[in-house]
Amino acid sequence: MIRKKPATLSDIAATIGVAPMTVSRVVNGTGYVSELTRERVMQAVAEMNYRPNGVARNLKRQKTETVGLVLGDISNPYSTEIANAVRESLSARGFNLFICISEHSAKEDIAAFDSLVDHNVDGIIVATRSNKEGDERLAGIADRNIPVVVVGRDFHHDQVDSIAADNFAGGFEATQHLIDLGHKRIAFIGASFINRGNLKRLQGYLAALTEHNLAVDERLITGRRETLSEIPGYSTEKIGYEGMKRLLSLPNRPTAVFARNDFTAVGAMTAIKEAGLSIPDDIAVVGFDDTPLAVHTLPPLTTVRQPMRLQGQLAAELLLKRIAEKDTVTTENRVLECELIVRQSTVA
Amino acid sequence: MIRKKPATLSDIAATIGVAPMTVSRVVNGTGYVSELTRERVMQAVAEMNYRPNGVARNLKRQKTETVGLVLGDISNPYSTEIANAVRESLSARGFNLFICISEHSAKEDIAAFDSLVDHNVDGIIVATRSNKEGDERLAGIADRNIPVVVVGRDFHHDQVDSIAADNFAGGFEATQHLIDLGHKRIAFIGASFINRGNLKRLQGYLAALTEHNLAVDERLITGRRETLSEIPGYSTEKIGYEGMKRLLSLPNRPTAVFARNDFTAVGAMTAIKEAGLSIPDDIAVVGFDDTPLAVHTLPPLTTVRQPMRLQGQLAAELLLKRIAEKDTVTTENRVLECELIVRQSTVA
DNA sequence: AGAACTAATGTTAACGTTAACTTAATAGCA
DNA sequence: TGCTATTAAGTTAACGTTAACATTAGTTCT
Repeated sequence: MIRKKPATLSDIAATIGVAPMTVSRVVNGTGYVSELTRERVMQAVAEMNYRPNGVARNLKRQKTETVGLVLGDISNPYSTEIANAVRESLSARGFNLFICISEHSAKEDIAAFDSLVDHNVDGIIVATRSNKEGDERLAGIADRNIPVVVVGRDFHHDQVDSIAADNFAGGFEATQHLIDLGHKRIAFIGASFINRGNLKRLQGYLAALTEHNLAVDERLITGRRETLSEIPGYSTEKIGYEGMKRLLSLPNRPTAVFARNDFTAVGAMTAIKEAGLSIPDDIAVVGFDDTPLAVHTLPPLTTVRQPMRLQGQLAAELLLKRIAEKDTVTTENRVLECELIVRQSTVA
Repeated sequence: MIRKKPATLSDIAATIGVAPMTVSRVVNGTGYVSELTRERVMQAVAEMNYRPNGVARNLKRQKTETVGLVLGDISNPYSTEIANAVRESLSARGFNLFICISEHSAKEDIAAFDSLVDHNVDGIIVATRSNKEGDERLAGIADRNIPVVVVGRDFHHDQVDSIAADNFAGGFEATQHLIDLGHKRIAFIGASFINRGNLKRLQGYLAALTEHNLAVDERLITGRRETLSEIPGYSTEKIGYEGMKRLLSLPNRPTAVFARNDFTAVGAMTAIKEAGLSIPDDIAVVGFDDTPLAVHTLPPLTTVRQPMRLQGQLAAELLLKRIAEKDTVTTENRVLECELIVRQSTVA
């Protein structure tokens, strides 16, 4: 079977003997068209299986009603929830969403940015972990006045709004909770050795220890050599498991652990239970994110809830605002509060 | 700050006094351009922060080097793995990937299809659960000779390739494994009451029971009223938990359960452990998918591995083939084998 | 009756790029 | 010297759509 080209406006116009513009008017429901003509056009459109060529339309209209979302690890509920919230907010306003994945590298970040820009999306939401080259390209895009909003990551540019959870405060609160329960040897699981400063949850943990005059014991901080952005979400369960194993083999093991996210926490819990120890009596566990599975672990997991959907909603709103008001002057940097959810993994 | 329009080819051409075509040649590295001119163009491009307008380019070239992927539930590792595999295969061939989510309805399926078609993607991979209106639209798209490949779902069209795991055989094998272990009362968790015929895993379960002359007990088949496509992946953990609770409260409870996926299985395991029962001694559990977490559950989960990455790779390959050979005659329908992975949740 | 609308359509040009063609100058070679 | 290649540009038209303007006929108002 030979592939025939899709019908165009002109094809429709030619077959029923009107000007392309008339067909355009019918298709878009604009301007004056007589009832008779409208019907004839509609019929031809149906018969010839016509669909407007969006590329041509976009070129002419200079907008696409489409927004791009660049995600790092899509295995993580964090990304998922943000994506869903963004999509909901956008589709309520008639915008489409294209998601690009950039799982591994600055190169892929750049490829994702470029392909979105090349398709003339009206704006871009970025929720990847930051890296130097990627950020440079992103700055270039923002410089060209393409609306950009970043979520859950560092990025400073006078044309770019940012939204993030207060990971520092969340980490602080989680650790403080463990300290309040009387714990003195509190471990951290899931540190990044490459870019530790970027991991606000770890910083919050360190700050809480310091504030309460507890010594920081480096042996109690576990993680991996790789940048964390290289590790898919559910695999961090493995990191939690391995990290906990290492902690359990210490001569003086911790009495509590704060895991960088719920997956890591679940992995740690598995290791603790395997060792025949009890949660929270022998070791208390705190996670982060309050993913849906946190309620279903055994025991249910104490965790820090970050407003994931809200971040997505806000990102979409700010971006749409930026798209609508082409000369926005103000730049918003929102930091959203986290909330400690106490369950039985810390308090029996 | 006023938003200035991005520079165009003509802008560059005008500032250095050459024809737009010359600039195009430099940008694309085609045709003859003198070294001097090339350098002057390159410099202007850099200074004016120029990027080619992909929409215009696509319109002219009549191709976008972009493929669309429509996913249902992106919370599910199944979707995630497929997306990653597709992206890898595509980017190796210089194609970009745009992902659309259609989480809830035929309406969203259609919106996703349309927005991809409107952006003139070169082809579409569909991995959503099928539904009537969505399938009709998809057929219309295939009729217009836009390359389409479907993954893990039913869809028959003489221009559409399909790839799926052999869910029936997988469900059969999982159930058979339990029967071989001597179980007689085997439950199924996660049935769909709306479209039961579509759930091949359940059909495989039923067939295995029948083949071994075991009566099908409807009380042992649990699920929810909603269509399963309405439920995000990690939430199926809750379904597993609730379903198992119900099964445990039966006067004559099952000695084994086959869960429709690993998340559901994990939820069921939680309920079993909460009830103070042992896995596999009191109740054996089998999952499906072999998600990364299956190794980390307590005890590790027996499950049916389906080749997720392979499905994504094949989908990408078949689509690229269809894109390259515009008049492909053959249609491929591949069914990939599943593999039972036996762990300690069925055999101590 | 002429001005001032409304309704229905057509015409032109442009969005930014590039394929296909043309022009012109230089180089190579029998 | 004349003839063919090669190099380095420029010109034209088109991809499919639509904004802006133009035209025509009929309607309404004063």
